[in-house]
Amino acid sequence: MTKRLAIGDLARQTGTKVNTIRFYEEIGLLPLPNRTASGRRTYATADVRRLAFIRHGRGLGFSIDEIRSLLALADEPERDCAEATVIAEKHLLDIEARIARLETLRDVLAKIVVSCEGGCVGDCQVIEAIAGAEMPIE
Amino acid sequence: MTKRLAIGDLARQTGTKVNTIRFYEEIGLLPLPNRTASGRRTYATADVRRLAFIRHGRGLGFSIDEIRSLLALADEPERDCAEATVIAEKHLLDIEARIARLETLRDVLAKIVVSCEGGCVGDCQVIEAIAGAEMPIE
DNA sequence: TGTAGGTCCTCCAGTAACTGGAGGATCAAG
DNA sequence: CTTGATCCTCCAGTTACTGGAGGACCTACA
Repeated sequence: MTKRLAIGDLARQTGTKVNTIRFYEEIGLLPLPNRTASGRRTYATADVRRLAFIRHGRGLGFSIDEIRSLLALADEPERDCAEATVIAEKHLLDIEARIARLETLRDVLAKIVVSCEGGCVGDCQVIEAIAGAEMPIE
Repeated sequence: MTKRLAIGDLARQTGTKVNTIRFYEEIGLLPLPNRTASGRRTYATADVRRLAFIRHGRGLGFSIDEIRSLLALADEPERDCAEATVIAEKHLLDIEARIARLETLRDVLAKIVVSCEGGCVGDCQVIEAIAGAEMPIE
């Protein structure tokens, strides 16, 4: 019998909140764990690895759905890994697009901020600039 | 009597969905509009400007709460605009932090993607890299 | 043996910022 | 008079959790 972990231990080892672990279980990212006689969840080291994978994936900005796909792939090591690469590449493009958009925003905002030299709101450039901003929404 | 707009007109003029306008009304960003005898909302040009301000602010990434503050300021033109500048500056810092974080993610992901030269999932570098990724979560 | 504090359980509500749809009333044009 | 567009209200769903209530249980220590 290897040592089994309580949910709090798993939480500590992976830097996850207890509630979040239960949430991952509920949505099927983590398998239903064994329970003690009194109903407490117990975990094995495989669960630590799986949860660490999930958390790292989330840290890298993958959505739950993307992680679900990645986990499904990882669960069948004999499959071709092209799908995993596709997911990662798509995500990379996504991040690059977000960076580009944020850089545009930053430039607009930077101009807005420096253009205001104080005074009263009536002629505040910040307010004016936001009112008139031509930013592509979305 | 100036011409009053229906909610659909306001939506079209500002590029907003009808439901979103009702939502802004509900949370108090837009004032309660006049109604026709049959209960339909009618708007004036001041509402077009206010909603345009909201949408531009959202397009620039301001939160609803930030926009609420900005609107409160804009509603009292005699107040000092320092507060508006503070909000914009804080937001600018925020965006810069997000850009920096996304750039880190991009670099990690880019490495992950190129490191995989195909094969089966068992030795897929994408999966491995995510499993072992040391990214500061949040 | 008692008790105090920590951990666990389930269930539920809330967050941000909308979006979409059901079911029904009303309006404008032909 | 009918047809199709538009409007109304109300409600559920989205994403990815987070926090709390109310109650059970577990462990350590005196």
